[in-house]
Amino acid sequence: MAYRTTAKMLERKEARRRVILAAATRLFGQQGYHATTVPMIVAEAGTSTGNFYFYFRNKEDVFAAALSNLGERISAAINDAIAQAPTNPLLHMKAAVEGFVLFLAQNPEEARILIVESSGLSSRLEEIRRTIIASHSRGVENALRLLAPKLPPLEPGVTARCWTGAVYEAVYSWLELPEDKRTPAKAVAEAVARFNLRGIGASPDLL
Amino acid sequence: MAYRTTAKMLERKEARRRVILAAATRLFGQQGYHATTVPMIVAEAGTSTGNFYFYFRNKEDVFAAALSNLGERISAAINDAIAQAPTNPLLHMKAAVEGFVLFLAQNPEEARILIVESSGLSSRLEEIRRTIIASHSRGVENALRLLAPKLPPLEPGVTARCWTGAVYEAVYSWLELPEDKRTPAKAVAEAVARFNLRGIGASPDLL
Amino acid sequence: MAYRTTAKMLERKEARRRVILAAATRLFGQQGYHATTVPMIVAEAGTSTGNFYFYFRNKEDVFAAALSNLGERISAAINDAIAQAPTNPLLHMKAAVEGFVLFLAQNPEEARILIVESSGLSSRLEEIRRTIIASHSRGVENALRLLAPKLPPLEPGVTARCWTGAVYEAVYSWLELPEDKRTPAKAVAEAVARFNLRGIGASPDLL
Amino acid sequence: MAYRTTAKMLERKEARRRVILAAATRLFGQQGYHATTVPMIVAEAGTSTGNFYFYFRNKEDVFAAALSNLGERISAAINDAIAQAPTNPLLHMKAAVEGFVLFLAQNPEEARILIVESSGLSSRLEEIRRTIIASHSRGVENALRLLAPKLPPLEPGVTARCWTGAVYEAVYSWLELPEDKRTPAKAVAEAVARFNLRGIGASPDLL
DNA sequence: GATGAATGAGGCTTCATTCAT
DNA sequence: CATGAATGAAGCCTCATTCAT
Repeated sequence: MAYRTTAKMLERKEARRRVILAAATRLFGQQGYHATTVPMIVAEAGTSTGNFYFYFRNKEDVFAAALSNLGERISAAINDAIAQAPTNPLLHMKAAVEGFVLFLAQNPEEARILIVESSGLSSRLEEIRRTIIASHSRGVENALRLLAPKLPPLEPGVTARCWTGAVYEAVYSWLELPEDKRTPAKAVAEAVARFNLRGIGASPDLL
Repeated sequence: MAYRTTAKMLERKEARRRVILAAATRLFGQQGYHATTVPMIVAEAGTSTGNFYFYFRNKEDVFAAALSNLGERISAAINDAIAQAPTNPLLHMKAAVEGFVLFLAQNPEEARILIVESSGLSSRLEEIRRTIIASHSRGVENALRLLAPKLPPLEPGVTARCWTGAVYEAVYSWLELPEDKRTPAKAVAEAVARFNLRGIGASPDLL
Repeated sequence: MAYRTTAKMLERKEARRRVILAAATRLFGQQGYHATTVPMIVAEAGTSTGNFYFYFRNKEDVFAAALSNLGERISAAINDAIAQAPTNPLLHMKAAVEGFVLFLAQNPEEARILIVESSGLSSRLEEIRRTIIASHSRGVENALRLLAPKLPPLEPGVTARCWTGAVYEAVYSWLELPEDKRTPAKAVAEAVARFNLRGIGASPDLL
Repeated sequence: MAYRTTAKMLERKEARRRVILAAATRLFGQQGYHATTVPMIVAEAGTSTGNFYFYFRNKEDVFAAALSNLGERISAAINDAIAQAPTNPLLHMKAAVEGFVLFLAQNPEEARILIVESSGLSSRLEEIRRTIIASHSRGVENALRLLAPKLPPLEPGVTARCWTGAVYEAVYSWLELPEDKRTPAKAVAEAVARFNLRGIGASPDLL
C-alpha cells in the first residue's frame, strides 16, 4: 500500500476507458446495439468481461457514452465550421450543414450508431439519440426564428425537422453505398445545403 | 361433409393470420423488433405460441410481413393522392408528400415500425425496410429527372434522399409529440411539401 | 344413418391403416424415430394429423406397430427359407441366415428401423426391438443346444449372440454402401453364413 | 498478481470440463442422446446451463466429445492387449477381441453410448460413432488380408463386419443382463474370440 | 370418419452480469 | 485493477396431441 492514486494512474484509467469506448462505438456502428455483445467489445478492446464492468455500469451505459461522445464531437465539428464562415446567419447555417455532413462522412463507423438502431433501446438511450438530433434541430429552429423577417412564412418546428431529416437521410444513404460509388463528400454536403437553404426560402441573393 | 376445406374456413384462416399480424405490427411499432417477444405477440393476438408458428415461419417472418404490408398500403395511399391531383408533375409530387404524411399520421402505430429499429435486424429485414423508403426516393428521383429542364441543376440522387429524409423526420418527430401538442396533420403535410418543393427549386409560379 | 359398419368398411379402414403404417415405416427407416414427425408421416401417407390419431394411439404406437410388423415378416421369411432347405439342422441354420440377410437386403428401408435408433425410445419400444433380435438369437441358441453333441463345447448364450451380431452388422454396413458399390446380396448372405457356421465349429463335412 | 492465468487455473478448467463430459457420457449411455437434456447434464455435473455452453458449443458437441473420448480409450485398451500378447497375428487378433470386450465390460455405462442411439443424430455424430466401429473393422480387415494365405478364401469386407458385429452384440446383450446373471466377462471374451477365430477359419493349430 | 387449426409444455441456446481468485 | 469462469433468466422454436367443424 505504498502508493496512492496518482495523476498518472488516472490518465491510464481514462485511456483504458477510451479504448473500450472506441471498440464499443465501432461495433455498435457496424452491427447495431443488439447484435453487439459485451464479449465482442472486450475482445475488440483487448480486455476482459470483468474489466468492462469496472469502467461502465452496463452495456446500456457504453452505448450512452458512445452516443454522448459522438454528440459532442458533432457539435464541435459544427461550431468549427461556423467559426470559419463569414458572419452571416445564412452562411452559418450553410456551414453547419456542410460541417455536419463532412464530419459524418469522415467518421462513417460512428455516424451509423446515430442512425442504426433507434428503438427497442431503453427509452433512456433513445432519448439521448433523439436529443442529439433534436439539439441540431433546435439550432436550426432558432436560426429560423431569427431569420424569420427575411424568409417566407414557415412552420419553424416542422421546417427545422425537414432540415435535419434531409441531412441525415442523405448521409445515411450515402454511407450505404460502396465506397467506390460514392459521390465526393464535399459535393454531397453542398447539395444538401443547397436543398435546405432553398427549402427555407432563402433567396439566392441572401447567400 | 364437415371435413372438406370450405371457403369459409379459408377466410377464417386468413382472418386469424391478420389478427396476429396486426398485433405484431402494433407491438413492433411501439417497442421495436427486439423488445417485442413472441409471447407478447400471441398474448396480444389472443393465441398460443404454437399457433403463431403455424402462420409464420418465425419472428423475422412476421416483421417482414408487417413491413411489406405497410409498404403496399403506403404505395396505395400515395397513388390515391396523386390520382386526385391535377395532371401536373409538381402537383403530383406535392400530392405524394401530402398523401404520405397523412397516411403515416393516420396510422401512427404502424408508421413507427418503418422508423423504429433499423439495424441489428437481419440484412433481409433491413433490406425490406430500406426498400420501402428507397422506392419512395426512387419515385422522387425519377420525377426530378423528368422535371430537370425546368429546375435548377441538382444532384438527383442526393436531392431525392433529402426529400424523403425531410418527410420522414418531420413525421417522426411529429409522432413523438403528445397528441394534444401536435400541429394538425394537414398543416404538417403542407409545410413539408412546401419545404421540399422549394428545396428542389420549384419556382412558386410553377405551382 | 341408413348404414352400419360393413365388412367393406372394415377393409377400407385396414387399408388406410396400412398406408399410414407403411409411410411411417419408410420414414422411420430413413431418418430415425426422433427426426420423423407426425406431420411428415401424414404428408407421406396423404392424410391428416387428426386422422393419424384415429388409427394409432400415438407416435410410439406406430413405431411399435412398424417394428412388430417387421418382426413377423422376418420370421416368415426365415421360416420360408428353412422350409425350402433339406432336413438337416445345420443346413436349416444356414438357410435361416441366408433368408434373413436376403430379406433385409430386399427391404432395406424397413431393415433400418431395426438398427437405427435404439435407445432414447421408451423402454417399451426398445423392448420390442430387442425382442425381435433376441427371438432370432433364441432360435439360434436352441439349435445350438440340439447340435451340441456334434459341436465343440460352446457357451450357447454368448455364441448365439455372436451369430446374430455378425448377421446384423454385416447387413447394416452393407446397407450403408451406395447401391453401386454393394457386393451382390447373395454373396454377402453366403459369406455370413459361412462365417457363422465355422464360428460354431460346424466341421465342413457336416454340411 | 492474482489475475494472471496460472497453470493451476488451466488445470481447474480442464477438470471442470471433464466433470461435465463425464456426466454427459453417463447420461447419454443410460438414456440415449435424445432423452438426455442439457438441464439434466448440468444438474448431474453440478453446474449451470450457461457454464455448460462455456465448455461446449452445444449438446451435439458434448456427445461428439464423449464419443471420441471413448474411441481413444478403446483403441488404447486394444493396443495394450495386443502389446501384451506373443508376436503372432492370430494371437494379436484374439488379444484385440478380448481387450475390447473386457474394456466394454469394465465401462458399461460408457459402452452403451456406442450402441445406444444411432440415427436421428446429425450425420456428423453418426459418422463419429460409425468411425469407431469401422476403424475396428478395418483393423480386422487388414489383418485378414495379411493372413489370407493361411486362411480359407473369404470376403474380407463382409467377414470383418461379422467379426465386429459378433463382438458388439455379444457385449451389448451381456450388458443387458442384471449383474448377478452375467457370465464372467473373461469367459465371454474368450467365447467371442473363439467364435471369431473359428469364423475366419483359423485352424486350431494356428493358435 | 376426416380435417387441420389450436394448444402448450419443454428443449436448446444466448448473453448480460456477478464474483472468486 | 484484471481476469474469466459461473450464473440463470429469458427468448425462440418444435412437435405431440387435442378438438371444433
